[in-house]
Amino acid sequence: MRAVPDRQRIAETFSRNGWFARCPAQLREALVAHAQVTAVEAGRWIYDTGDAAHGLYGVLSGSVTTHVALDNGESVPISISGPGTVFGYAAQVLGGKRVTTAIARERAETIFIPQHALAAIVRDMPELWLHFAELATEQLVWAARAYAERMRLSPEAQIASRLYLYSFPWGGGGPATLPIRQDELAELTGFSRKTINLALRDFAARGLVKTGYRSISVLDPGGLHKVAMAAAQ
Amino acid sequence: MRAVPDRQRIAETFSRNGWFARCPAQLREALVAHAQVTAVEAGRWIYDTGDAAHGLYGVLSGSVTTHVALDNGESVPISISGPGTVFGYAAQVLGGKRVTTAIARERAETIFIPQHALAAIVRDMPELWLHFAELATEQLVWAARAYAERMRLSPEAQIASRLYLYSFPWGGGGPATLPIRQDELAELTGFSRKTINLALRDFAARGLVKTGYRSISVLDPGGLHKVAMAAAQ
DNA sequence: ACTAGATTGTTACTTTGGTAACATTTCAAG
DNA sequence: CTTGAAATGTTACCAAAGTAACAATCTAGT
Repeated sequence: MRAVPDRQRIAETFSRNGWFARCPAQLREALVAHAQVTAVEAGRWIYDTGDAAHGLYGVLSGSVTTHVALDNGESVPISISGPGTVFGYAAQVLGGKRVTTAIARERAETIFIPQHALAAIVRDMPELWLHFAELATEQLVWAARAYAERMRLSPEAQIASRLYLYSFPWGGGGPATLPIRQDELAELTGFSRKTINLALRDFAARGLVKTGYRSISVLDPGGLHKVAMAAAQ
Repeated sequence: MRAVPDRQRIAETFSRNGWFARCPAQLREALVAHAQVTAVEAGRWIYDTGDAAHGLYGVLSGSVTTHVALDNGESVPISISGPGTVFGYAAQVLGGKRVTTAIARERAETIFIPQHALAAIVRDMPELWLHFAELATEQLVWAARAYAERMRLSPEAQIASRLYLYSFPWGGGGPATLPIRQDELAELTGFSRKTINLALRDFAARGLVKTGYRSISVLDPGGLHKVAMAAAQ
C-alpha cells in the first residue's frame, strides 16, 4: 500500500490489455484508485480454496498460478497469469469462499481491491457487473475449448496449443521465451515429462521452438498453432 | 409464441431450480413475460457457432446438447441441458456471435427471450448483469473442475463422476434412470465405447448402476461419487 | 574453476486404452 | 410372431503414453 509512483505503474500495466483495458475509463480509474500493492515471495500462497474472499486481485509483476482442488485432495494447476491479469473474481462474484488456490510462481507483486471498495464502485457504476459477466464468460468459453481439446487432440497437438497460448502473455503472440521448465509444463498440461520432452524435440527439429535450461523459446507461434489444428482425424 | 397456459408452465419449470430460480422474483417475472416457446425436432440445430446472437434460450422440455468447434473443424459435445436450464447467454453477454452450437438431443421445447426484451429489462434492472456474471462464473468453476478431472482422474473415475453429475438433472441427486446410450456417453466423455462398457459392467457388479437398452440407471449416486474421489494416487 | 543439485535427454519396459472386429440382445414395425 | 436395425457385450490385437531408471548437461554458489 504505497503512494504515487505505484498508481502510475498500476494504471500502465492494467491499461495495456486484458480486462481492465476494456473497462470504461471512469470505472478503470475508480478500480486503480483503490488498488493496494503487495509483494509476494516465490511459492507463497495468495489465497487457498475455502478461504473467505475479501476482494479482487491482479498481477502487477511476476506470475501467479491458479489451482483447482479435486475431491480426492489433489491440487491441479489450471492457469498461469502474467502482468495485467485479473484473478480471484469468481469468489467475489459468487460472494463467498475462494474456489481456487492462487500461488506466486516467482517473486511477484499483486494488486488487491478490497470488497468494500468494489461495493462502493458498484453503487455508482452497476455496469461493473456487466464487465465481470464478460470476464467470466470469456474465460468460460476458453475453458470449454480447453476441455474439448483435452478430449480430442493428441498430446503433441495439445502441447503445441499450450505453447501457442503462452506466447501471448510473454510475447504478444510473436516469438517469445517462456520461463517454464519442462517438468512444470508437464504438470500444467497433465502429460509426463518424457512426452513433453519428446514433443519439444520434435518441434525443435521443425524449427518451431528452441529448448533451453529452464526455458522454452517459441520461435514460430503460427507454426505451433498449425500443428494444433492439424490434428484432424 | 402461444398464450396463457404456456406462461404457467414456463414459470413453473424455471422456478424449480437453476439460474432463474435464484433471480429475484421481479426479474424472473419480467423474463418469463417475454419468453417465446418453440418446439424443436430431435437432431435439429437451435443455433450454430458463428451465427449472430439475437437472444437467450432456455430448455422447457426435452434436452439440448452444446458443442464446441475446434480449430481443426471437429465439433465436441460439452454438455447436456435439461428442463429449467438457461443456455446461449455467452454470445448475449459478449454481444456478438454464438460461440457454441446447440442441438436438440430429442424432441424439445425451448423458450427464447429476444435481445430487445433483455435490453428493456436491463434498463430497469441492471442487476440482470450480476446474475449473468454469477451464471457464467458458476459454469466457469464447473468447467475448471471438469478440466482438472480430465487431466488427473482415471477413465473409470471420470465416468463415475459424469454419471454422478447426470444424476442431478434426472434424479435430483438421488437414484435416476438416464436416457443415454453407451455410445453417446462415450462421445460425451471422450472415451471409447468399449471403455464405457467396461466401466459400466464394473459399476454394475458393485451395485452402483444397472445398464439397460438405451438407458443407464444410477442406483447409488453417492457410491459413484466415492469411486470418482477414490482415484487418489 | 569446481562441485553439487537441478534440469534435460534417453532408454527399456509395462500398462492402458483404442481399433476393429464379431456375437448377442433388445425393441419396434410389419 | 417375425425380422431387421440398433444397441450392448466381448475379444484379439496394437499403438501410445506412463514409469522408472540412468546419463548428460547446465548453473549457482563456493
